[in-house]
Amino acid sequence: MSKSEPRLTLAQLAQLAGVSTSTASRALANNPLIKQQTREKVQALAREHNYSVNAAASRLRTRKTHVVAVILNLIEHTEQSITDPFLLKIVGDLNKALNARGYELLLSNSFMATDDWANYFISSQRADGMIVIGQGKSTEKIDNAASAGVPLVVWGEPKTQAPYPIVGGDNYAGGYQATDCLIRHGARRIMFLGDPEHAEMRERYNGYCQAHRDHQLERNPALTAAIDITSKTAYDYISDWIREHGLSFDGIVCISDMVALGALKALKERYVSIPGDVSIIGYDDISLAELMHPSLTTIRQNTQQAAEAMVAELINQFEGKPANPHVIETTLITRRSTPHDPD
Amino acid sequence: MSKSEPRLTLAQLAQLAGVSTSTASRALANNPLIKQQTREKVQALAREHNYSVNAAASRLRTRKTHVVAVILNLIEHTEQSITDPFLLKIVGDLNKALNARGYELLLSNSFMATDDWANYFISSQRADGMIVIGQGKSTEKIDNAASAGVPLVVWGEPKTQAPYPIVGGDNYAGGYQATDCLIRHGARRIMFLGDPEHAEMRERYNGYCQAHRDHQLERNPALTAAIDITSKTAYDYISDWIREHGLSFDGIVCISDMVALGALKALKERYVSIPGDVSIIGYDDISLAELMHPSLTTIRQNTQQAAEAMVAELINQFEGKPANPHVIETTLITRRSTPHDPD
DNA sequence: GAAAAAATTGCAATCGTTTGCAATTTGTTC
DNA sequence: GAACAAATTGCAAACGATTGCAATTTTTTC
Repeated sequence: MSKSEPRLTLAQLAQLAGVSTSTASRALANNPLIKQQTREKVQALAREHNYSVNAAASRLRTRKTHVVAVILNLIEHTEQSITDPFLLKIVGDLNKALNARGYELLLSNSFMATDDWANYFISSQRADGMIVIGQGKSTEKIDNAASAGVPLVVWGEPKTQAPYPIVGGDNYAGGYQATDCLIRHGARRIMFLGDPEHAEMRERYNGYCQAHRDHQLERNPALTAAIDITSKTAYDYISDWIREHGLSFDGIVCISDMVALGALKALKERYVSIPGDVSIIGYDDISLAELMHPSLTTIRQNTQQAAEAMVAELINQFEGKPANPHVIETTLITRRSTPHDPD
Repeated sequence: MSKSEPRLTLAQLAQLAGVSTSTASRALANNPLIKQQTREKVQALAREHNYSVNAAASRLRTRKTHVVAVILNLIEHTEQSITDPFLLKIVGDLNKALNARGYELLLSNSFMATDDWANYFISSQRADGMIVIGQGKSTEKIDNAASAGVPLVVWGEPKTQAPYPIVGGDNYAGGYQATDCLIRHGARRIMFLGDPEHAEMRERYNGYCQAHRDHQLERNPALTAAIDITSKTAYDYISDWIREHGLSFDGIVCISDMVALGALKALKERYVSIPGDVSIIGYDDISLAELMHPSLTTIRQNTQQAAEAMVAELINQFEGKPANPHVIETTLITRRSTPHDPD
């Protein structure tokens, strides 16, 4: 591999092979129109001179980029959440799922110069479609992109009515499972820590309410805390709460593991016994959930399955097939932050 | 914004403005060759019809993509580490730094189909350059790419001799600071948890050794543990160690916060008091370090500064300027997993 | 007001592929 | 071996921007 190979073009490769560029092009694509023998010859030559197709030219001609823009749709002032391991886990899984289907991942977040995603990514042929992680508090930008006809999949609350497919966990079930688990183990005053304005959280909240009804347990609205979904806010909220109202709850359903960790820290600092005095349950099952002390009971969402579903739905759109919402399975992972089942 | 705008080309936009394509092109680029008035007219028209330059065509013509490939150079069988929040934090910061300089981020990891990065990313004009996160255990792929003349920056151990600039923390100092901190607070039998085969870790290890010498403290080689850098391995290692040798150490210097968390869990499960019996210190200062109980003393590396440096060095290369290694500042963050300073 | 200089604009080639269609070669059938 | 079908290959026109150079217009100078 010499320092500066003179970067072969298709035309030169074709010349080397003694064929026309059209034949060379088709040979490389393994097009059956071309004789097997010719294909092999061209491909061998390509390998030998390590030729590779110029993506820019190819994209210009074919009007396909084989790139998908993945957008972390973070909530404005909560820049913190970019460090949420759950989101980043999804990005990792998307990367894998996309590569497996021959696509590349262009990473962005919602703090970009332009808000006109359709134009920036699609009209300009930077990408063939978009995957948006998170619905944010407003779906305006997503809606705009969708109505401009952009192939689009969103990670969010799958029950939302929208002109694009939404892939997400069964948030209602998740919220229900979490709350039910706490109630069954004796909790009676259960705090809900999250922001019901946010679509996914709202569903979890609905599940939380339903579980109360099913157990004929009265719900104290004061225990619903609409907070930003970061550890820090959770920590502050719980600290303040205890200072003002004492330990007037015996369970917490958290909107994410990160929130749970913040709450956990506040409790431990006050020597509240977990799960003795307060049980706590998270959401997402990030890798740290298991490492906490006590390890965190949580609701797992299968991100790999989610990533594959999103990619599949997006490719469906590329191919003009109908695309549908997907509900990802959600499982309760019982660990030590909730009481053990009696045997 | 109608459903399917007919996607304007530059030629059409030029026609609307009553100028030639060349003028239109230059006007959009705000080229001073063009009369101010004309520029404004074309730009206004472009906004109005939300025209945007076709990136594929532009890249083909200019031979610049304004894309940087960021490669997570994960260590083979340790796929786990893709969930390391530190790496992902860097990716987030790189995204911001790149955008700020007008570049986009194409995300990849080292588990791709091809190992020929130069060809895949650069010759094919998918990206202008690469940023590789992590030196891995072998730098073969990086070296190959570099010797093919690819503009390249690596996050790793900046003292490494290499034909490309390496940006990284001062690992020697970090390892030293961490160890020194433990020794000053009374630790005498300090375990090193990490893999000295890995360049960055080796430097930290050297710092660890030097701190011992400076304090005239004999170092027990048995306390050097070459383990995979995941929480799980750390957890298992510490558990096994205690089972076999008892609590024959009173401090642990960890190669990463994730490793520290694994170790911490193993200790807490055995009711070892921290920092009473064993002090422990991590590396990276991931956001969870603060949330642990006890909160984790650690060595912070300024990832934002790192990201900006990497991008700057890469762009230097684009412009033919010389590129240099960078050492990122490293600070000891004292929290509760190490004893307090006596007042 | 003519000549020279400066400021604007346009012509046309080019970047490197892909692909519809026509042209050529090869194989089959009677 | 002519007539036709099938299998291969090549021609040439896109795709949509950018840019060196020449052409035009405007301004300045004497």
